[in-house]
Amino acid sequence: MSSPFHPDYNPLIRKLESVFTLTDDERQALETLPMQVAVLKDHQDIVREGDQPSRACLILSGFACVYKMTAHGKRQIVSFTIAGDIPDLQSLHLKVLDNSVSTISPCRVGFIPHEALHDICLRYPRIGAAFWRETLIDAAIFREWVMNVGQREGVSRMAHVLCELVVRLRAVDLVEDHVCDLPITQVEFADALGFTPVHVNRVLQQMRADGLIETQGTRLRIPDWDKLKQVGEFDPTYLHLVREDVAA
Amino acid sequence: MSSPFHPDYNPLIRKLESVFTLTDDERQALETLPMQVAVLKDHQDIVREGDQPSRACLILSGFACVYKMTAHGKRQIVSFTIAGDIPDLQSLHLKVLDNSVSTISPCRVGFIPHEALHDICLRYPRIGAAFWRETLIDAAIFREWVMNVGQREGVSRMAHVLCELVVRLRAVDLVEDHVCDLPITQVEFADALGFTPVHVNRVLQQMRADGLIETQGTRLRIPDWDKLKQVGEFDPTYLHLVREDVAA
DNA sequence: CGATGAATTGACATTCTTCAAACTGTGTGG
DNA sequence: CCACACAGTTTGAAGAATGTCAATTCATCG
Repeated sequence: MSSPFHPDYNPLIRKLESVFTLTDDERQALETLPMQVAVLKDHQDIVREGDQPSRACLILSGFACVYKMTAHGKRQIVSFTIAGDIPDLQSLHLKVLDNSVSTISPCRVGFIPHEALHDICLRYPRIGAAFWRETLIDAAIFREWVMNVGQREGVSRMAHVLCELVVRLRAVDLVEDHVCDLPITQVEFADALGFTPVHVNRVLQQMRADGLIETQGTRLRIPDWDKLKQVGEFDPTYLHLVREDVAA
Repeated sequence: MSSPFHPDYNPLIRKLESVFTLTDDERQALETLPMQVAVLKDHQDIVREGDQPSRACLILSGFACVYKMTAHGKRQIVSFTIAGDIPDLQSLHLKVLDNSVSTISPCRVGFIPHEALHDICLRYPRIGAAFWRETLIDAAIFREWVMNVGQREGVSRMAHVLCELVVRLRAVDLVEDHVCDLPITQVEFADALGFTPVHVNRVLQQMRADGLIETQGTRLRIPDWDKLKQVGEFDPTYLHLVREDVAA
């Protein structure tokens, strides 16, 4: 039950374990959390703004994103979510969703009833605190994105999200040798950065020319991590990682 | 203890009471929370990025803001905070602060030890849930700001933050007759919107010309609330207000 | 092989920034 | 009561970043 390659492997448990050591009871409670697993295609909404869900969705594998729509139909992606994230955990305490969640790549998703989550939070306060903590880190990411979109331009803005993605992927062992699979389209980056797809394209070309990134298909390689970090002014503090090595 | 004009009036208790009815015990626990009150001048940091505070700050009166600094020294305000807000409540579960909090106007601030907050959360789970909920609303505000800064331009972007401010001020009875005191400088709006102060100035002139706002000194009047809401594409759902009338 | 989604290009328009200066209001000290 | 200082606001002109539109190319896949 602990290998990332085991089909029942639960990235949520692994994430919590990286924060503190679970007792047998706590681990048991997490492993027996009722969870309905679904496999979704890419570009499918998981939940929508306005929904009043009775369960939360845990991303088991694949890429998803949290987004909002402008009244004029423009989309803003406010964060990317990967394995181990629960992008709508907020719904536990806020009745109506103020954002949508959608897959980017095909995803395996686990739906966990609110009731079960409330229950485990009351019974195991450390787990409750850990969930709260997760939502606080989400908030920290949003704050960082406000700064990124508000203050950085072009190459720097793009470099910053790439840094964030790489560090978070590294934390779940999805980066090998400065290479990772990033099935995110230029249009999606545009929606995340507040740019036009055309502009994203040009920024990426610039970054390739500067030796900041190399791409082939959905594969991304970072030839010089320190340089990318510097260009993106990336300081991983806001991710509140416990294993600091993944951000080095 | 319940009048906003009583010196011991605690806007936090009032805020929680708007969400659910406190039991006598809960109310008692909140009223006896240890809190060290300080009076701060305007434009003073309350806590700084990198701090590892052992207490949280409750804004009792005045305007403050949460902000982050770019490596190049540019400031991004990621939210304004007013009476009843605890802008660094996150520090309860995240050891090191990834943002600063500073006053905008002179403020009365109450510092509450983390220990006392942890304690009350454990002893009164409904209060714990309410605090969690508050941090989730903060996150919702950050998300909305990402969208605002990323997708809206000029007048629309400014209109949106003004709408948010007015609604939140109305929720704590700081708006009368479509008029409120808004001691926020154009430079500060610039840092909040990702604009230049010069541009903010021009946007405000445009808005005055369009009849969207009227100003004299720090006093703001909204002649046509519906028009402002429409221009700012403002939908208050993300504020998760219980009293919906304040947003109408 | 054609179809589809994604990436790329070019020319041009717009929004926003930059810089540097002038103006306004308000409070303070002489 | 004037003069001055200070903080905030306003102005103008020129430039840079980004957006818009409309094609075109590329890659993958049934």
